[in-house]
Amino acid sequence: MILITSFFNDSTLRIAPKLLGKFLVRKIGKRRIEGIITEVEAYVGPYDRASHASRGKTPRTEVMFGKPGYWYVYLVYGMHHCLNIITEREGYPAAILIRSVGVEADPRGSIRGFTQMITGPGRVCKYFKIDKRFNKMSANKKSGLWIEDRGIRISARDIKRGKRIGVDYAGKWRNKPWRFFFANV
DNA sequence: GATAAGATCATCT
DNA sequence: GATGATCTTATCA
Repeated sequence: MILITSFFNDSTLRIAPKLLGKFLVRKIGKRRIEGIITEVEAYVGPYDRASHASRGKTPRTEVMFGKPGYWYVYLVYGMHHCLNIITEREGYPAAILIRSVGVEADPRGSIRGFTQMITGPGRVCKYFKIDKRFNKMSANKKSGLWIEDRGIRISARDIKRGKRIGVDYAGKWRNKPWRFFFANV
């Protein structure tokens, strides 16, 4: 079942842990690239200094202020693309960064058993062949990049929280426990 | 564990 | 002109 706009039109911090165990799917012609989402980070609202949106609406960040269920893709450090899904109502800037994905195995209803982990947002984009072409596109079959729920049940025990990575400049926002990930997968 | 440097460029000031 | 939602490698503790 493909996750649609209504799934993303909700509190970012409520959605973020729910994305764990969902599948990121990329279709290129007849080929599919897919993997189970194992780590995400939430960037929430106009005041979160770790979020690009805290500097106000600019040509780059306007997609964060737009409709939920769209992709926000940008280049950091001159070499890595990062993939985010826009959340919350139009006008409120928020997104979830997809940091890690498990691939190369059929989980058969489990979050374990993957033979390869793609760790880090830069590597996720490289593996899924994602670049700025997807920026401002919607997450559905038409764009060729979407998120699916395959009915894997996630136990609250499997979900860990921690501070976000690489945002030490963000003042009091730096320690917000808005990173969600699976432990021991 | 913590901290740092280098690669390399779109974005913002 | 400065900087970063990264990644790798290195050094210190």
